Amino acid sequence: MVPIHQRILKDIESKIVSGIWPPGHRIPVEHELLKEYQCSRMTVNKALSTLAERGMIIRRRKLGSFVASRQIDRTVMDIQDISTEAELAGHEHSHTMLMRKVERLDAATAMRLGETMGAEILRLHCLHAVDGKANALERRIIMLDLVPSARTESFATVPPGKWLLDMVPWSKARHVIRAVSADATTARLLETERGEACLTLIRQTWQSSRTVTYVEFIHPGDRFQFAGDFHPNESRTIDQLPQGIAS
Amino acid sequence: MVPIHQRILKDIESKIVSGIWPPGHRIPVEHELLKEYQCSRMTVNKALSTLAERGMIIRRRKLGSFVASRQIDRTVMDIQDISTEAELAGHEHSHTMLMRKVERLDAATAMRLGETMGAEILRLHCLHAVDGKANALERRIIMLDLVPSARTESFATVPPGKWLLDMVPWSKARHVIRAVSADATTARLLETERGEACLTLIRQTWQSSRTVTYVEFIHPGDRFQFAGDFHPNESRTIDQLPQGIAS
DNA sequence: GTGACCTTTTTGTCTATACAAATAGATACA
DNA sequence: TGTATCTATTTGTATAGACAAAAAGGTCAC
Repeated sequence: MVPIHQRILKDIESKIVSGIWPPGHRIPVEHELLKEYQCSRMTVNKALSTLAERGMIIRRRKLGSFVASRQIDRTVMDIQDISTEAELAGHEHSHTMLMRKVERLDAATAMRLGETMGAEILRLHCLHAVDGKANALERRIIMLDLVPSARTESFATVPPGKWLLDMVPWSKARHVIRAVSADATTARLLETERGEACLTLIRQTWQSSRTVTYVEFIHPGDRFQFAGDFHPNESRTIDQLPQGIAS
Repeated sequence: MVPIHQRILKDIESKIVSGIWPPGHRIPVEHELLKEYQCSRMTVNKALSTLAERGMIIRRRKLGSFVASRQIDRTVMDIQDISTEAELAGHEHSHTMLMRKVERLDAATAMRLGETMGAEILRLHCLHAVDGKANALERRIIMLDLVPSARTESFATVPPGKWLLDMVPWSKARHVIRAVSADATTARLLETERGEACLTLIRQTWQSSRTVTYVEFIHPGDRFQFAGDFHPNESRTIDQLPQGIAS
């Protein structure tokens, strides 16, 4: 019923998770395992390779396979687009454009983004509300040479984050989370007190070493938090087909 | 030189990353690929399975393989033990125990932790300094029935987080990041102003559905931030053998 | 002792083949 | 028309065997 290689995988995993095999323990070599499980070496190899990819064991030719040190540190945070997140949680989301301006990168900002000064950008300010209550202030820069279609987009119906997700093929991103005190303007927009602790998420998105967009989300600290989990034994699974099936 | 399956993997990956194959695109079936790359189906299959595990494609029997929707959201945050983090960055770390008390779980805390009231716990308060400057206030609860050796540990030399990492076999963890304003006590300990925005990290660690420890780190907002990256095409790799090689 | 070379162990990759499982689409049938 | 059944396609799993590559450890000549 359950494939053999998955059984082997679970078996070994549980020995590691439970502490029977502590970090540094040398696990049986493939030849011993194939005898134990009565299967071919390829099958054992698949199980062990998967464990190695997940970082639970380390394999070395001639030396063998060893239980890796734990690393609680690599936590997966679900940092999503704010509108997507609200929708998923069954909340109502809306946004208001506060500013939309085409300008050129000044020296300081260019330095911060790692881009060249003078490049044409679209600067957006946008207020997000969840269930009618102010939830985030968005300050965004979009590089117009990489996303020229942004020039004519008003972002009135689709929020910038969501819109961009569909425009840029694939990307890498860097996230920074900070705590800052709200200044007067921010406090007014977020309907909170001046000096109130706010959670700021900064996201810079690249496509092959060029910045696509740089954005700051400022959330009132009393209405927002980030959460993430670390599961050593679960690999992420995706089973939803994308909507538009293009040939 | 480079294994074939890795070449196939990189090839397909680059087509996805560059946007040549957009989300929803049906990629050639294994039979076509093995003709293109002049290799066996197993080799093609390995490449495609790896891509599927990484979440870049979705495979369906009879239907074929499709490019998955992007999901910028699953970001890996390096949330480490504070002393480890300081060491790695080449900073000097020290800690001071402020409180160390054995007590029993009250109803409210038990509820919050999902544990039963009255269980024996060790409550720790601890101040962390990096390069001589206050960097975090740690408030921790350790379940004594799961970690009985904590009862006699003073945590004078090794900070609690690091000590626990070596004591508990493997575990899953949940992290929550929030922004809060410093109260008078916190402000005094962290050498900052009352009301100052602080970044709070809450971590709850389990071992097979039992809480091992629950901890809050409160960082001054002006001295701390979390950062994390999303790389679609890199799987995490570990190549460092654990120190103690036990047989 | 030191370096060059060989042997052995263990993992890494690959092939060719086989059958199983899922399932979309076609076909037969009531 | 709707339903049950068959068929073809595609991926999933497994096998047995082969050779390659890394690297520890041994051997031998110098």
